[in-house]
Amino acid sequence: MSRSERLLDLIQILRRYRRPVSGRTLAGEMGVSIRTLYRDIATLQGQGAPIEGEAGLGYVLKPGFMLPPLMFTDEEIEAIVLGSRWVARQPDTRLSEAATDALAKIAAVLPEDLREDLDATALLVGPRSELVENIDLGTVRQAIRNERKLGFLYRDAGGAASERLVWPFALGFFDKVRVVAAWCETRQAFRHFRADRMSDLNPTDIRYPRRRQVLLKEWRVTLDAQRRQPDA
Amino acid sequence: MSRSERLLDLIQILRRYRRPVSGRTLAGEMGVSIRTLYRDIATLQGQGAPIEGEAGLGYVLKPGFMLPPLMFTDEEIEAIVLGSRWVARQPDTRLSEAATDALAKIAAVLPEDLREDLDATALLVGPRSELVENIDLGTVRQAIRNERKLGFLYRDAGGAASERLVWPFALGFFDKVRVVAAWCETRQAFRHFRADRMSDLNPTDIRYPRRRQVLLKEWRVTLDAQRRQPDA
DNA sequence: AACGCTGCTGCCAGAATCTGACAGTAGGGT
DNA sequence: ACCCTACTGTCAGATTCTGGCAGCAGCGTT
Repeated sequence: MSRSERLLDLIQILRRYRRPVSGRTLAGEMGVSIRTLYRDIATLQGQGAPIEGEAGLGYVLKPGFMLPPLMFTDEEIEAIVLGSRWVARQPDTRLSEAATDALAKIAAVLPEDLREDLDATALLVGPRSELVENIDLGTVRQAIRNERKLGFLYRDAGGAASERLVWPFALGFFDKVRVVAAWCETRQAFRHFRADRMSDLNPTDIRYPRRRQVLLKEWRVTLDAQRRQPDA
Repeated sequence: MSRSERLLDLIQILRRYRRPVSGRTLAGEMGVSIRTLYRDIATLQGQGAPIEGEAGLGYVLKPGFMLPPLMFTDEEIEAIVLGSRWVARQPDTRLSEAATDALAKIAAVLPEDLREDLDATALLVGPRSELVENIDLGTVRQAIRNERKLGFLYRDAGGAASERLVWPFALGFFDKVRVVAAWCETRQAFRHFRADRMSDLNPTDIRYPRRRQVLLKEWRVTLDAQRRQPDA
């Protein structure tokens, strides 16, 4: 196994552990001496990997991921850049900042001529959506990622407010609105919630009892069924 | 200089040449023996770089670009994936295919757990726009990239058709429509053209006499001016 | 047909790098 | 006080990389 492959493996192993891991453990898992492990860690940190080591504890990889060298065609790069710009325009602050950061990272490694092309590029996205949401969509995405129940107040189309506890599993981006798809505990059914009508977000630590992928699949089936019998 | 850095350099050097280059030249430019160069080329090809070598001619890098190893946070990856999905939904066939390809490449290198997350992910984009365009936006983007004049028929809001020859420099993606921004030779002014009203595209080989970046800058100034004096 | 240029592969010895082991310093937790 | 840990320096042996050489095959020109 070449050195560069091993470095990638090291990242993957670190990803698996959430708690700090000792260098000794890591070295054992990769079949390599501790000394070499220290050198590998140093190399990765030199390449910008957010690995933190503390004496008496071990190593932790801050949540993230390393993309190995990858070839893209000009059009693929353009597609990624255009898409990231679109995301950067979305009202979801955390996500749009992430998109901006990602663009900056990509631009930093592009050869000069290509970077110029992108700076002054040719692919523009429309203006930022005007609709204001008074909740932090980042919180919602976190609940989705961690499969946690989420409470909030919902104001429906008629204006009536109700309190909800749901299992959120997806976030939809439409032209004007963002929609949270979830299983609603109160109603015992799949429901969609427009983000601009939600308020008083109350994230919990309670894990909901189903896997997100499963919910997503069932929800799609439900959607299909509704499409076939529109007024059931 | 480490080997991996040298490989990256090699790509950049190859990018510069448009015509085939002999391995000897490349080896000289990098200060390395021919034998090593052959090995480097083989390594790059093994990593998926589209380098083609032909006996009696030399090496050519098909247009494209190699992204070196890069760290992204979870949110940055999500942003890129979401953005690419949005692009994949656009009616611009070539670009949306490129987005799909890029997603596939990224998914291929993601660790299993993260890939699952993305497959069943959580971030969805709205339905594909319904508006049909009867021109190939890929042709337009190519004209923009290469700074070539472009001819076409335009049907304005009133329905009147006219023939245009323009210097296209930007492509805008709005909620429903795509718009080509260009300097119009006939009108001697910056004009915007809705893609759905364009037809009979006639790409030329004639390079237009200004740099794209310059046109873009001037156009922005013009827009600002119009904003201040709305009915000038 | 012959020649030169080129890509490409196998081989091998020397150079460069990587690796493992040991020793030692410093910080954190119990 | 003790143990566990991160981290650094050093050095010899293992591993990999590199350059030179020889040889085969495809392409274009003469």
